[in-house]
Amino acid sequence: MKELNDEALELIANRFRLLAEPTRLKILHTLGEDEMNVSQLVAATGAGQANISKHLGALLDAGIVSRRKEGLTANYRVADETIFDLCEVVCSRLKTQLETRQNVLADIF
Amino acid sequence: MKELNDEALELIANRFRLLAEPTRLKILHTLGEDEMNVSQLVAATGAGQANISKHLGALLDAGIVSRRKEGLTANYRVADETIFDLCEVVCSRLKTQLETRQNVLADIF
DNA sequence: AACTTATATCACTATACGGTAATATAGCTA
DNA sequence: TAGCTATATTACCGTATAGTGATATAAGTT
Repeated sequence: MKELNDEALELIANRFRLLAEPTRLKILHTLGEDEMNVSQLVAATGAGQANISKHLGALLDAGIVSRRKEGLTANYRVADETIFDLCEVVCSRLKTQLETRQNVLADIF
Repeated sequence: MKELNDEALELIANRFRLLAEPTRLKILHTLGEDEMNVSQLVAATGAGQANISKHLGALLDAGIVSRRKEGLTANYRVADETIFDLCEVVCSRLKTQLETRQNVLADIF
């Protein structure tokens, strides 16, 4: 592992921060492999329109989603598939962690 | 990919949030494979003692580090190696992203 | 042109959280 | 016991940001 200067740490932290909000995760998970417009995402997530637009803007700036304008609608799609890898790693880790705790209790009672 | 309820999203977001701060990333990167006590981490990172203690407490609660008390010192170690996998994925993604932008400029000038 | 629809942006509030100084606590030492 | 050292905790401040209502902008429709 190489040295990490403060600027690099900042970049990495920023990337993780984008995934550190339930609403943004919900957007990404709702998008999945498909393309969806803002209204569809608003309907699917139950969040406010301004809220979804703001989050999409942040994800777009980071290159995590792409945007395709078509008439009145703005269509978004996940552009960085590694996001799903990250979520997968976190998910399975959380699962094993919870299983371990469960077993700890099971051994006692 | 399964459905994700709001509670699960919260758990995943919380995990990412722990990695969304440069100081915590610095702690984890400084620890690496070794065991270090708080004073060593304070010296190595240049952060304040209270600050390091607080961050270590958060990482400990999440099970990302483990703690071994020995006399006066508290010795920490990374307990969840998947953290490094996550950082690796983010790092290489950022790298390719920057390379792509660099090439875009190179094609123009 | 007037109107409607879809999205983005602005202004604002509330909350969460990182950093820090001061203090508490626990274990070692003389 | 008194004092010293390492760490944890508390209280506080400042900042960042999620959410929201109102508004702006842009594109389609009549």
